[in-house]
Amino acid sequence: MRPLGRTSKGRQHIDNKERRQVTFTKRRGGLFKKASELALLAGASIAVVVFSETNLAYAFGDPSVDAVLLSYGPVPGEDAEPAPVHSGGLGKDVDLEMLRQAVGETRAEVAAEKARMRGITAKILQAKAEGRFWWDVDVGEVGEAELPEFARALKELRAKLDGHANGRPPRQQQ
Amino acid sequence: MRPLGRTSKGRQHIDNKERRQVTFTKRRGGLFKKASELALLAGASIAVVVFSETNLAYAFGDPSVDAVLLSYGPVPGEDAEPAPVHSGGLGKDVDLEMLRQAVGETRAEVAAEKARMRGITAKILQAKAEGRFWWDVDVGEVGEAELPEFARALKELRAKLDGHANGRPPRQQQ
DNA sequence: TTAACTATCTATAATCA
DNA sequence: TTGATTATAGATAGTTA
Repeated sequence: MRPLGRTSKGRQHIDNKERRQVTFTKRRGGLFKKASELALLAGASIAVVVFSETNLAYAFGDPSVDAVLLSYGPVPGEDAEPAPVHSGGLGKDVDLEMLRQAVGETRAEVAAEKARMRGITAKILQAKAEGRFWWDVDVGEVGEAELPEFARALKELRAKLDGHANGRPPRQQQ
Repeated sequence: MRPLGRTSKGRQHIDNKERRQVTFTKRRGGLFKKASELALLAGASIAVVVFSETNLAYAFGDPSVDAVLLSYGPVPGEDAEPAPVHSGGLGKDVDLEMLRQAVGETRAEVAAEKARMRGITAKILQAKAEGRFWWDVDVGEVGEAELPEFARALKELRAKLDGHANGRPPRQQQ
């Protein structure tokens, strides 16, 4: 695979067209296989939709793409009916209302957060330069000063939800 | 690890509830990572929607779930018919018109919700603070796996890097 | 093109802390 | 519980046919 023992710079966009196409085909198959295994092993429903660079669409679904996406449906918390969950699902209305409210309460702080995002973007650029994925940027790197205050509020929100949750045991949502 | 040297019978549904949950969490992360890599390496657009057994929804999208599901048409600037879908695995061929209609019906609701989604950046950082990946943020919690400002900045960043790397114009995102 | 091959790299199931 | 660890199974990039 890598005959030369050169240190990897991390996976990046493949700039060779043919190799990119081959990689796309291989990894698309691998992704679909992973999806099918997840459905089989854990009883999950999955929809995967992939567009190649040339905008050819490929899809995988278990039990079907349509079934999953229709369940995914509209945004929770809107006026519209909550997305119907699969059979036996407990109502999510109360939770979603709480969430919607909490998000609304923090809206005023968003502007400040966006300014902070510029600094974070720089950190991500650094991660990219080092061959890491941008999500590998950890919080410590970002810095406490850049952590929004309402992240704390959301933490409290999570705590609320854990104690609420439709009679479900806490922590079910991890 | 397989302490017993038994030959695998092929992967099957996990009977034990706890281990099934653990497997779900692990493999969901793995699946999303694979999807991320496919997008990065091959320039693909990807939407993944997963429902756990308990019907909790998780989603991954690059550039975003919405962007992929709502924009399965051609790249902006190029006029063409909706892309044909080649189905993989268990999924049957996707009825694109049906899918378009179903998604389109929720488009207005999604747009309205996006205004609230500004705060999702905070949730992402919160997830990081808790040692989770941003995609571990439950869809029900965030309202939608939409990544507004943050993702947009990142995509622009990636486009810049891609353009610098191989000299081609960056692909239009979302 | 598409299909093997296979040396590496990656994901992860079981286990332990 | 979660989090690590780690041995093994699985995925795949470069290559050859």
